[in-house]
Amino acid sequence: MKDVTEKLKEYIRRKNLRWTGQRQTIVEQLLRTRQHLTTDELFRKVQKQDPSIGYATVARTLHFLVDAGFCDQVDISDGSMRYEVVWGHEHHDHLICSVCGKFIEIFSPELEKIQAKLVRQHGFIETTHKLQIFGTCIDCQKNLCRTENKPLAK
Amino acid sequence: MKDVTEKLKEYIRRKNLRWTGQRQTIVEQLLRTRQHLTTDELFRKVQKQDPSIGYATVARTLHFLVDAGFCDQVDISDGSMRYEVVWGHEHHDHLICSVCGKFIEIFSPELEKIQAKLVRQHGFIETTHKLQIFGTCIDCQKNLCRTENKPLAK
DNA sequence: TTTGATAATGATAACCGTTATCATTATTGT
DNA sequence: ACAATAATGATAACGGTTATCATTATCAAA
Repeated sequence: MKDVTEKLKEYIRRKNLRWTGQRQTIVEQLLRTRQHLTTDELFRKVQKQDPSIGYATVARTLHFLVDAGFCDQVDISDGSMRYEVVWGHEHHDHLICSVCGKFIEIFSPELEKIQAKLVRQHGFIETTHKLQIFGTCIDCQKNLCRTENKPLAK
Repeated sequence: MKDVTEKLKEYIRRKNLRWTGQRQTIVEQLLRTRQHLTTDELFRKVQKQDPSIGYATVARTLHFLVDAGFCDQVDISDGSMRYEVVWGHEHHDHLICSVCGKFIEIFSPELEKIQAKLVRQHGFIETTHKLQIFGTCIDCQKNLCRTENKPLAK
């Protein structure tokens, strides 16, 4: 946490931006909460800590955090963008449950290697990739699912 | 083409829906054109063949075609959904050029096998998956790119 | 062929997540 | 403390998608 703030302040100095209490609050809430929040979900949590912070500030701060490399934007085509913290986390792909909306993070060096090979074969220069596998998670198959995530649209 | 129409009519009979001239026109334009069209792009092409067809009909027909399994919805987070014909095409993933917007279709049985293994390991039941690799295509690296696709936003 | 039930259409309003605007406030280097 | 200007909050605007609704067209059954 301390390092996170420090690293962000460093980025801010480099870019001639400014560190504010709002940004502090928003980052705290992001770190305190489950991943893959929408702007609106984060806004509600931020409001509980400081009701004076507006929606636009949360949205802008998320953009700022993506630019800084602190967050990733995840689009699972459910109507709005989601954000997850990447600092301190390995790269990973997602299993996404269409019943409960849960994200399961997966990583396979094997997979990454084959992807890299395909990219090379096409003379492509990769910047990012995303692999999303949709289906039903093991808990939902057994009707044991307890997540509070909203199910995905449709 | 003849089979496509027949297969769609079969689906329509099963579901107690109705085959219309508009649907015929829209399917013709979809088959006649490069893949990965947005609703608006398809609407413009349809209008040239029959200016009386409305935007809503194109949008609804695309949903219908997705439900029928004729089309896939592709979301590359550029602001609007795109649609590609799947009947008569193998499953594939995408290399997407961030400079010219070009889609390169890739398929690797090796990759699919590893994905299936990961899914199995998590007790997940997969319905679909999408792998998108973003970067710069070989033509754009050489400034030789001639595609007319709009570059992606941002 | 005619008919009746109802699916489909076209025009457009509504919706919703995101972004832009703008006057005001707060931060930061000097 | 000051000046330059980045950031904020409220809200309007934007753009893609979906809903509404009166009208038309389809198609199975008579």
